[in-house]
Amino acid sequence: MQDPSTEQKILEAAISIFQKKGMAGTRMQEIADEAKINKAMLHYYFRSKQRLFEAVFMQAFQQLAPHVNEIFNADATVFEKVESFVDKYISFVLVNPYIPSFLIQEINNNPKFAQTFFSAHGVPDPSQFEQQIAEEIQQGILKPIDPKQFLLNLFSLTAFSFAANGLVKGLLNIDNETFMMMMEERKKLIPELIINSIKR
Amino acid sequence: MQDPSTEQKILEAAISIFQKKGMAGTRMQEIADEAKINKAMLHYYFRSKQRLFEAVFMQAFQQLAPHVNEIFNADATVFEKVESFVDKYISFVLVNPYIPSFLIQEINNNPKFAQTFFSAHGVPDPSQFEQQIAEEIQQGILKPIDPKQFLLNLFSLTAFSFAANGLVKGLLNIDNETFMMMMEERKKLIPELIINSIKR
DNA sequence: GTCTATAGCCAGATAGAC
DNA sequence: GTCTATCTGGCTATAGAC
Repeated sequence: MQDPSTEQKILEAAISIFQKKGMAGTRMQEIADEAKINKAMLHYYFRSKQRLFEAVFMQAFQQLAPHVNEIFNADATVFEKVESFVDKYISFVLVNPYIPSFLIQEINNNPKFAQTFFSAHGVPDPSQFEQQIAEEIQQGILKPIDPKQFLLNLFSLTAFSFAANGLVKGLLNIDNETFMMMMEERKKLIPELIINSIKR
Repeated sequence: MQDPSTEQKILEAAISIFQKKGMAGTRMQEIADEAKINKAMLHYYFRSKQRLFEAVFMQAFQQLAPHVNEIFNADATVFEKVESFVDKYISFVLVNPYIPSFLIQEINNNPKFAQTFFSAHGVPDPSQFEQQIAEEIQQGILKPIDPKQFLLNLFSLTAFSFAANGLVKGLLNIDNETFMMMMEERKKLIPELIINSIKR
């Protein structure tokens, strides 16, 4: 394995710091220290804090969005998609634990930036999946439910534990090991709960 | 109604700004402008940004925690507590929409502060409720489930929509009015979903 | 490409007049 | 209690030597 380029080292350090502390809480010096690189280099490669942040945001977004779309638009039943989504999402965020809270926080804190970003790069779009849910209800496969409420249940059950990681651990009084074990269990529990609620 | 005291005006402005932008994203000047008060007054009454932040954090926390404890430790069945919690929580955050994301964000970004704060003021403690769930399972009223997973489902379904407000609206492609209507519906949907999953 | 030094700005905090 | 003026430090960003 070759030594990573300076640009790579910077980006990786920036990902690590920005994802933990957010745009407003991050100092350029801290990224430089993490990358073991002179602070001036950050500006040489990325021009400004804003641009470096955007590279980080993009990277986080690109790792999630395409997979979500892929699952939702696959040729599979609603049940299969639920199982696939929960399994893939939890597996991914267990090794990238800061991405959900990072994305959620920055979208909340900077709606204007998010708006612009999503206009340019597209949001994960579950509308086709919503359509499919409506159809399976029509066909009598599923009990009637608002497809948007259905999706919201799915996202909530899957993502909240990571979005509110600190609070969850505090409330349930569990350490990180227990947390990770519970998340592994949830790969089964969540699809069971969801499917059980709409199965005819 | 009497004119609010200067201290009150500052605190209210601080709540408004801190809850939207977080500790790191907030400027003292912005709070002063919002309160229509000189910036020096903030320091006169609250000494430092950190202390003002702590007053805001405390205020948000105090509005939620005691009610949660009250519900969980009441003399009622598990089903009743679920219904009561969902209804009260959603009603409250619909008029205080920034509190969940604010608390979650600050706990994530500043675990050390959160640790200290909770050591001093206590976390909402659902352990007695967990106990009760275990007992009702024992008695054959409920299907077997890990009480912590049960609570996590309840919190996830109830809080995620508010914690990830911006993302949820973007993903589901809904405006604020639709969002609020969906939340009203969820007061019924969530207890149904939860109770249905554990009812014998 | 990489470094040092520093410009330029802005934020939190305080002194001191009223 | 309230204001103006200002200190002090820290931050982003850049100039310029190597």
